Amino acid sequence: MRKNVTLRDVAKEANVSISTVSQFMNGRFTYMGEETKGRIEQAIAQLNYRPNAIARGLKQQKTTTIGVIIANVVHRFSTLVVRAIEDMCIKYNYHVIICNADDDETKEKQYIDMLMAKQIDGMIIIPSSQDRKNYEDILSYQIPLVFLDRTVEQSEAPSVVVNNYKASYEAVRHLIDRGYRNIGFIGPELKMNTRKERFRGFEEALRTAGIAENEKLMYHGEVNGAQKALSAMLSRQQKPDALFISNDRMLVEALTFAKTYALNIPEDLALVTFDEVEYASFFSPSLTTIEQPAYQMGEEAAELLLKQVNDGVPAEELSREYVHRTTFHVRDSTEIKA
Amino acid sequence: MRKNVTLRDVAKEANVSISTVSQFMNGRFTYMGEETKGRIEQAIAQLNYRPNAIARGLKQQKTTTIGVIIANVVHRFSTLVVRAIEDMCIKYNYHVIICNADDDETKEKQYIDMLMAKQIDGMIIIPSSQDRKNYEDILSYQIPLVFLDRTVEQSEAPSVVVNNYKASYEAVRHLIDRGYRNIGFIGPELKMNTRKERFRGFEEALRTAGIAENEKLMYHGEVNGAQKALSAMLSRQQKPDALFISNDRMLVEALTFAKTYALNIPEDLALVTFDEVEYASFFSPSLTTIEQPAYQMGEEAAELLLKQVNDGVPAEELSREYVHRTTFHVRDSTEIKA
DNA sequence: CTGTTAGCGCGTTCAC
DNA sequence: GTGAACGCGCTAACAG
Repeated sequence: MRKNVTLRDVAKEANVSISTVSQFMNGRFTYMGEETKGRIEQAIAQLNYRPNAIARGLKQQKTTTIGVIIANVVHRFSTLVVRAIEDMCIKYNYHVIICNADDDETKEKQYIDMLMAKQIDGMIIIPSSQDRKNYEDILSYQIPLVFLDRTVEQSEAPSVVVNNYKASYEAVRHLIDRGYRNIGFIGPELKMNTRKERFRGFEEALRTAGIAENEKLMYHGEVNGAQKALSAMLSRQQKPDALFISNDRMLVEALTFAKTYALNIPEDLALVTFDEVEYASFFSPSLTTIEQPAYQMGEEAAELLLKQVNDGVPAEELSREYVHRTTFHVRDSTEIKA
Repeated sequence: MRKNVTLRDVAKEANVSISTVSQFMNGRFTYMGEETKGRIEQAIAQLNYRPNAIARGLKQQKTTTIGVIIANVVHRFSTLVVRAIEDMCIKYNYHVIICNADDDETKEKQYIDMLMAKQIDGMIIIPSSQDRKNYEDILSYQIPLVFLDRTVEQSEAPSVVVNNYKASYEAVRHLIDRGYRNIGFIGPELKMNTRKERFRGFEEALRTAGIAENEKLMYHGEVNGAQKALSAMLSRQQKPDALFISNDRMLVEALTFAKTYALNIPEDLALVTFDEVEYASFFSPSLTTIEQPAYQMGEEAAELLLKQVNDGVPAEELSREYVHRTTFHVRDSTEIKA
């Protein structure tokens, strides 16, 4: 059983021609004799023939494989998105190659090159870069592309994103409505648009409410530094009564704070966060979560891509119509208990 | 830029022959003229030529891609394993296609067929089945294969596993040494070897200590049912003072118990579990974790596979030498605080 | 040192 | 209804 059995072998075994077997494999029975059909079936079973997807792909210029590059696997968001994409692709008999760029533009570009070399039929990318240039090759080669979670300036590819500005604004507004005034901010450096928008929403909510920003209650930086920053904030005279934490890694750091210092987050400290973290509500009696519909976003992205790849819908049509700003939902931990 | 630029186009542009360009691409400059080399380089740059990995794979019977089928993504263990495999493969310039079988033999088989059709160079599988037959095709086609986490009876493929029996035994022994006597068991149905071994270790530890098994304190079933089972155990007259929970999904269910009933796991209830769960130690003052070196296991599996795929080491050599029963580590939550 | 040729496994006209 | 022949893009002898 060592040698690969090919179409030719089947043809020989069944005493028909290669192309007849090919027809058979592709369900073109139109003019095929019942008897030959039977012979082919038997030959295939006997030889345990398996079509070679590589060879077929070479000929058809199609691999029924799409590539997915995510910025960072450690985010729960990415995990959910990936599962959604996989689930969707399975239905359409597509394969998925997943790559993790670790928020590194260079690594991302390497993956893009590899995926293109592998002739994938399309890509879904959670971009690690704001710069159009990393994605230019994909577009110039007319490879279907969908961006997810983050947008890229001046790119004609459709993207599935959440309205970060609005979400942040409303969540902070929600805090303010409930009487909180000293609201701190903890998040990563403001490199991505997403992050900027989240911060902008935060700021705008404060401004609208006539609350002055307090530089001392803000941290933009590495995940590692979040604990120290939080610790510093909490030891200040005018310490925060609420905290806006802009992603789940930061939230975990904040929660681990309690672990490290063997004390809990102050009872009365309200937390607002994007991305749900399991058990987080145990650590803060008042936790407000901005729920991003990660799974749905993944599904939409996959749909958008498959429409191009599978149904041949041109990207332009989609970009106009489908540039989603998916809805989110602000939810209190009290709702969970209820 | 629409049409794919091929080797032929480059050759034409550089005024050389196709094979010369091929040589160039593969770094065989041995006898190549400086001048032609320059011309080729320029042509490649100008045309933005990208080699077609599919075509190359067809010829070389090699795709530099391996397939990974995991039983279930929701386990933290799988996540870590996948990352390890990816990290390792990147170093050797291999690609990874990841599939999630959802503990379903049929789905697993489908993935196996798809991966074989895609001519992957090797596979790493966390088996969803104990039965050899799902993997027979892979072996008969001489495709390199490594099993991970679970073994498959009578399969000649090397496997990387932990000694579940020993780990369970020692962990329960540990509980007994600390004075616990009414030790309950919560785990999935005893279908896989792994699960049986974990339960066997549990039983043996009790037996050795002369403690009678109590059927009422045992649950083998769906994850969904774990809460009800736990609830029942805890409301019994002779309720458990310790609990052995055999995987992380079950543990999460048990912890969520507290959430649902708005009360904590009893203060004095000791927990033992495989697989670490973030924050779990917050819920049980006494948590003993059997740490499986997931990342290392993934690395080892990848190494084992790449030795076959990349270095051509025959599987027999590996099966003798490398069938690992990797070490684990029993760790108390008290150690963490220390 | 470079060009010619023959496949890798499959799909597709176009005659028979 | 069926088969011969060509090509997808690339590599690997073998000539020259």
